[in-house]
Amino acid sequence: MSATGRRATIKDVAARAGVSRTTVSAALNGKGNLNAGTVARVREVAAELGYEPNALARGLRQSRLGVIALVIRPLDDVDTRTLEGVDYFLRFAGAAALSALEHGYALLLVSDPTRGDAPSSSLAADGYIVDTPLDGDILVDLLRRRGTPFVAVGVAPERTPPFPAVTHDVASDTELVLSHLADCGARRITLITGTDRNDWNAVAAASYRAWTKQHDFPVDVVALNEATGVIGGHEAGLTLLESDARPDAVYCLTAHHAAGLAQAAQERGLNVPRDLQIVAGSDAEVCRTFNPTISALNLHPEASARLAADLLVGLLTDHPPSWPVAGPPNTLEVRGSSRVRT
Amino acid sequence: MSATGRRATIKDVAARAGVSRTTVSAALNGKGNLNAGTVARVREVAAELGYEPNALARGLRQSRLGVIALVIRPLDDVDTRTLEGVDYFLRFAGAAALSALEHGYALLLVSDPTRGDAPSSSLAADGYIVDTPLDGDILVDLLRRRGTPFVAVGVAPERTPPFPAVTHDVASDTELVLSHLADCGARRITLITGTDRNDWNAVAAASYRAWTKQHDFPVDVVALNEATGVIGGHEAGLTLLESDARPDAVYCLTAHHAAGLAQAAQERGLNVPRDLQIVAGSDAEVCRTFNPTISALNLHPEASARLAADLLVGLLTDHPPSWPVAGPPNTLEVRGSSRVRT
DNA sequence: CTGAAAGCGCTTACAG
DNA sequence: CTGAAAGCGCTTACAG
Repeated sequence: MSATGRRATIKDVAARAGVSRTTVSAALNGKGNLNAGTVARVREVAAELGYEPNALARGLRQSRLGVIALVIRPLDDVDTRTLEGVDYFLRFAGAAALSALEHGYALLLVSDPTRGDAPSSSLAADGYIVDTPLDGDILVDLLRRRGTPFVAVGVAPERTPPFPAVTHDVASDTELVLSHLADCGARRITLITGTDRNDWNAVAAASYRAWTKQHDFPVDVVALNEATGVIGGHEAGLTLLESDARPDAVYCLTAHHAAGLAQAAQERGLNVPRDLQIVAGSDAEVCRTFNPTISALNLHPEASARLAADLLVGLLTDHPPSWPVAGPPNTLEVRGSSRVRT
Repeated sequence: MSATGRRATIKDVAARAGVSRTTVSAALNGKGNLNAGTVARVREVAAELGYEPNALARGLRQSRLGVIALVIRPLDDVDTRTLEGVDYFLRFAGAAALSALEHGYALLLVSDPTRGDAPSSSLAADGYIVDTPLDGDILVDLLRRRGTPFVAVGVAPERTPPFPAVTHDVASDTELVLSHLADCGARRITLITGTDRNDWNAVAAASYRAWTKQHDFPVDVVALNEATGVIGGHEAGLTLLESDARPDAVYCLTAHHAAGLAQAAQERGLNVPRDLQIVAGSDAEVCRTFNPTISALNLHPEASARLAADLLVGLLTDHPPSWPVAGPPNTLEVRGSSRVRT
């Protein structure tokens, strides 16, 4: 309640209470064996002055700020920049935030610290969550070099990396989707992956090849930059549907590509799902609102974020838990764009 | 790349480059008139050692961390704790994060710092965004007392407060909804508000009374705790629909209440919208997926968050912009639960 | 053009 | 039971 502009510091409290800064610190943090009367007086004075310990000073001294960070990778996609439909990221972030708060941490949303223009605050956290790291991710390298605790999310279990991670079983996801499409009558399934060099794209492609070989299906893989969004999916779709060996089903890892493809199919006079079945590898608002609605894998971002936050917070304690941690089993939301034959 | 466990500090760089810490600091921050050769050498050594300035030390010294915070008020609602359908909060947070990053800030998601169990990191930010402050909000009091910059969001313009805010014209929103319902044939409109003492609830109720009086409509206001969610809306709906003066339309400020009410109506054999029209005062996933879909006000959380972040960042500069800032004009998403007569 | 010293606001061994 | 001193890693007047 002090009328001065300056914020009260531990020094002010010490002076007013007639004790040393050491005593104030101990009293307020409940450390040591202080005289009960002293403690009470210090607390009273602190309340009077509206004293709040400076989190930065404390953090500097203790090498612990009480903050974990979620790294936001560049969102170059024209579609995603508006955040409309970027379900996965928002849900992941929201759940990570709640989980962090429950553990007594705040969640810092930072840009990739390896970017030249990243503010220094992006390196202020006690630990980091890195979603879907790339092969040879330089951010992962930076964090390891610094000895900063971090948790990667979305790493394939069969490539179990030598760093803490919440894994994502992309191989079984892929089989789940392909089997579903085959059950619905598909015989020529095209896979459209993204171009980022992460396990999601790599393992999905590998699993697709294995599955198609085993089931004697033709192989057709298209890699399409994630950032092209709906427009990219639309263009790629037009090309794909003109080809002689037109597929009767497409598995698009990216939701926006799937929506663009569905649009292209309809423009070409094809009925979805009768002439072309479509499944997206991640869910988004656009999949739920498109006509017809688009089947998609539910990656359960909330569950995955909680596991990541819990693991990271655990790594910051004296008794670090073991890893990797298996992510939630993903489920297929069957919608109008693919239907089981009856 | 140092193999030691310790992170390189400015001292290490100074020693290795054979200059003082002062010089390293100036060289790395491009300050003063240093010899170009010195600067180059210092930068080289810094890169060699993988030196990254400690954000906390810098922040402590400069009283500026490069972080703005978004306060997360307690989410007591059973429904919202799962984050399913809490569109508003997630979209707001996502857009605020992107906007902050564009301005060179990171966004910290913190629990209410006035809560006893809030970690001290919740007070580490340079500025705060407080969404929908309560009347006599103690968090607002705390921030003002500390002299910490903050921006409130969702304050009625007619109550323009003596603090920076992005306002929300609840009065015209209310009229928009009531007129829409009247246009659709409603003659007895009940208003269901929340119980939080914020401008949203207060102004909506006041505007409703004014509008109904002016149009000679009966008045029926129910206040229902926001935290009761869909279940609370369902219970309140059952009671409301049993009454002699059953309404033919309900304006529910909370999306979850609206969904619960719609459910109750259908259980009672009422057709929505024929027997009972419903509009929600905020949009959420549940409004878009319910059968029938539920009309709702789109509060444009992304736009509102951007305005708030921009204003807050502006307040942290030497040339603070003026305020209050008018929030985005809200729009009504007309869906199945209310339809204009043809 | 460069450096020594002070200080941001805390906590933590260590004395007494 | 309490305090003086050192130090976390920076930046910033101020000398030289």
